Amino acid sequence: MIERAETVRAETVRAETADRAWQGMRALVLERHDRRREVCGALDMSFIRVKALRSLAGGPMTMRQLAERLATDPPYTTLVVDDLQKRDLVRRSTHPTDRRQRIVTLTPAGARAAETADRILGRPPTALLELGDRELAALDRIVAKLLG
Amino acid sequence: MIERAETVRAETVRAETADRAWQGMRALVLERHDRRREVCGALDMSFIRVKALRSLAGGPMTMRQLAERLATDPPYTTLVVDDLQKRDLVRRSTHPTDRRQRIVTLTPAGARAAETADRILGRPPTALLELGDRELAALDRIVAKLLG
DNA sequence: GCTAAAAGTTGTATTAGTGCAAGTAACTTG
DNA sequence: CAAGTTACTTGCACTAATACAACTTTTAGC
Repeated sequence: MIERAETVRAETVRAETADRAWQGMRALVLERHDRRREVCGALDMSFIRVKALRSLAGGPMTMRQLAERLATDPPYTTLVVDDLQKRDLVRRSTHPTDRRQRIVTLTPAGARAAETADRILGRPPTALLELGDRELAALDRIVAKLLG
Repeated sequence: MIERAETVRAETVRAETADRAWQGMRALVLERHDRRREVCGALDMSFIRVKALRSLAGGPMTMRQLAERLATDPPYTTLVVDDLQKRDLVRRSTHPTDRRQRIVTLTPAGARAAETADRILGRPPTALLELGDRELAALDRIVAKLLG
C-alpha cells in the first residue's frame, strides 16, 4: 500500500488523539471518580459482591453466567452467592427444565441494594454536569456509538 | 427559587443525559476494554505494582507520595517497593536534604516495564479508532475539559 | 442403560491486600 | 538539648481473591 505523506501524518495525529482521549477516559473513571470504596462502605461488602448484585439487577442468572460476568470461577461464585444469600439479598432456585442449574434472583432487599449501588456508582462527576448542553449531548452520542 | 416548568424539564433531561454518558464511559473502561489481566500477565505482577511503575514513570517519588498515589498505607507500599526492587525495576535512595525520606526511582528496566504497561493499557478500543475525525476531536476536547 | 459431559458445591492451598501497633532513624520546635 | 513529629520499616492478624482437585447431581449421546 502506498500512502502520501500527508495521509500518513493525518493518521499519526488521529492515533495520538485517540490515545489521549482514551487515557483521559481511563483517568476519569479509574482515578478522578472512583467510587468503589464508597459503595463498598455503604453496602458493607466487597466490590465483587456489588458487581454481582448489579449484574443480577438486569435479571436472574445461572451460577455459570454470573461467574462469567464476574470474570471468576464457579467455586468462588458459590462463595459470593452464599454470602449474598445469608444477607437475604439473593435467592437460589432450580432451573425449571434443567435441574442441574441454579437460578440466582435478587430479593426485594437485593434490588434495593443494587439501586443504592447504582446511585453511588452512576453519579457522574460534577465536571460532567457542568458541561454545556451541546457538549454533553455530543459526549452522550459518542459514548453510545462507542458502546456499539 | 422559582423555576418555570420547562426549565425543570430541561434540567431533568440534562441529568439523565449525564447519567447515561457517565455510565457508558464506566462500561467502556471497566467492562468492554479492561486490560488489567493482560498487563498483569505480561509483566507477571499484581496490578498495584503496575500502577506503582506507571506512577514512577512520571518521575521519582517518596514512599509517602507513592502510598498516597496508590491509595494504600505506608506499610504496604514498603512491601510493593521491596518486591519491585527485588526485580531490579526500582531503586531506593535517600533524599538529599531530608534523610528520613526515601526516593524511589525507576531503573532502565523499570522504565521499559512501565512503557510496556502503557502500551497495553493505553491502547484505545477499536471502536474509538473508528470514530470520524470530527467526533474523535470532539471527544478529545470534552475529555480534556472534564479533566480540568 | 451406560458413559460422558455439564452445573454446582466442597475443600484446600496460596497470594494479594488492608489495618493496626510498635519500632527506628532523622528532623523540628521550643 | 529534650520532646514531639515525620518517614519509613517490621510484624501480626485478618479478609478477599485466585486456583485446583475432587465430588454429587443431573442431563445428553450412543
